[in-house]
Amino acid sequence: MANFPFQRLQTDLAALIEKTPAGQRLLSEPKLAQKLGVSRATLREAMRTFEAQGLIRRRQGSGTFVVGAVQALDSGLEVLESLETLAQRIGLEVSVSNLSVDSIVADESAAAALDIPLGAALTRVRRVIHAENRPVAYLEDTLPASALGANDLPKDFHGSVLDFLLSRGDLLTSSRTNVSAIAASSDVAKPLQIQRGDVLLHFSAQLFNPEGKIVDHSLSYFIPGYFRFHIVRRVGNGG
Amino acid sequence: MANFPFQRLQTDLAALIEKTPAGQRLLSEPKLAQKLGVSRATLREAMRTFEAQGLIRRRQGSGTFVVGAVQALDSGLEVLESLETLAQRIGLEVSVSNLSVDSIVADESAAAALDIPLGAALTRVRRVIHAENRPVAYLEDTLPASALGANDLPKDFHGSVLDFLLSRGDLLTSSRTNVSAIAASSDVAKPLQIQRGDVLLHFSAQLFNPEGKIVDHSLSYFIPGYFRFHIVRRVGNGG
DNA sequence: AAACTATAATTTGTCAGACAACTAATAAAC
DNA sequence: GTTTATTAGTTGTCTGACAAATTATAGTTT
Repeated sequence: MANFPFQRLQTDLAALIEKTPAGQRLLSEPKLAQKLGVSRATLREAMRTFEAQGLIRRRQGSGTFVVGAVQALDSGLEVLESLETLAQRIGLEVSVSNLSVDSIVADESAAAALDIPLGAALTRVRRVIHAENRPVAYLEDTLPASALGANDLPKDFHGSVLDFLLSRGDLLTSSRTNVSAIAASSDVAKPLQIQRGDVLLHFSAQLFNPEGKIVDHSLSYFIPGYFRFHIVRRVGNGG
Repeated sequence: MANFPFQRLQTDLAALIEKTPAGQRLLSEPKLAQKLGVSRATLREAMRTFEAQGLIRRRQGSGTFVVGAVQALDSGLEVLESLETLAQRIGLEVSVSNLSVDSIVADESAAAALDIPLGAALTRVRRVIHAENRPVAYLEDTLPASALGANDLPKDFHGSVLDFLLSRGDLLTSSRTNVSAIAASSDVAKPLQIQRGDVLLHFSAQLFNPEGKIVDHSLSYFIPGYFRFHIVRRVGNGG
């Protein structure tokens, strides 16, 4: 639980930055450290990560300021949040269809993606996300059966495996997401009610727990236009 | 400029991580701090940023390890770097063709993208990037003429406006990049030698200077497969 | 000899305190 | 009223220390 000061601190600090108006100054580091219950050194480590993401800006002698990018937190790629949450923030009502939960065994690609042995028991969750009664995304999650059994999902499953894992208390730290564009295969085109070959934005992500184990491999296919993903990139110091 | 230990440290550490084979352990923090001439606290702040980018992995009691697999043209989206720099880092040769530099005036969309008045003087740079003698990306930069004149680019321009601005000493802080997927228009398909309607990964980015002014609006079109863009996403706390 | 166990050494995680460098507001001097 | 010192506040960095976790080592037992 709270045995990882840095992790708790990172979520606390993210919440604080999120609710702070752009341009406003944060508390000074000593005060903030005391308020959040960590040392100033630990606080500064966390601040560096947010500074690298462009969410805050620090000026020696002056203070730490929230940079005008509340939008970056809302729909930015820096934070992994469920599609439901994102869609709601944009003002779209979402629903789920074509939900299927299967027990399968790991083939070569699944074993590689999840870093587990061939033939291991897996759970695969597939569904289509609708916004305004139109299909907008096709999602496929593959997890070790030890992480999610085929019967674990509740009857009122809303469509977000991530939200379910979090609500269950699973500790999840980060995800590595590959961004690409592909043409829709017939498998994806059919549930999305589009033509085979139509353009899709494609995410392939691995979700990690604190031990570094991969607990979920997800494939996401987005019909362009409904979601806008953006990211604040730091200019590299030309190594 | 070398009066900022953290900045120098970040480049030094990046170089060290880069030249360290995947999976290998780094020196312990006390030794590394001494070797790089900073305190352990400062070193740890820098390490956090690289850990957040997924370049290293730290295990208490064990050590800090370089996480591997920089295959193909694999680039973390957290840092903005030119394709040239990226390719050079991986040891790939890139070339430029179809280079055109035009002086234009701001139409409505350009004015909005650059946050400048209608009719302002602009410079537009367009070119095709080749890797291994194949076209892999189409790039279009639009800048205020005050930031880049049509005749400012050197004759041996390699294709990266970003690199040129940096080499000229311009101060640039961050970029806001929108990620999408589109079908190739005929304008883009022709120089890329693909069919109209083929799938492209599309970035639309605004480049900011320290004052928050937009100095460049760039459109990038990537043929899928040649580049792999990834991002490490922090798990949100659900708000 | 092999396997298990307790101990020690190493490494990262966190904390506390201190001082320097820088900024901005305030008081003093002209 | 303007300029100059002064002062308080903030971030940047350093030193040292201890806790927690891992790994290596020596010892013991089987």
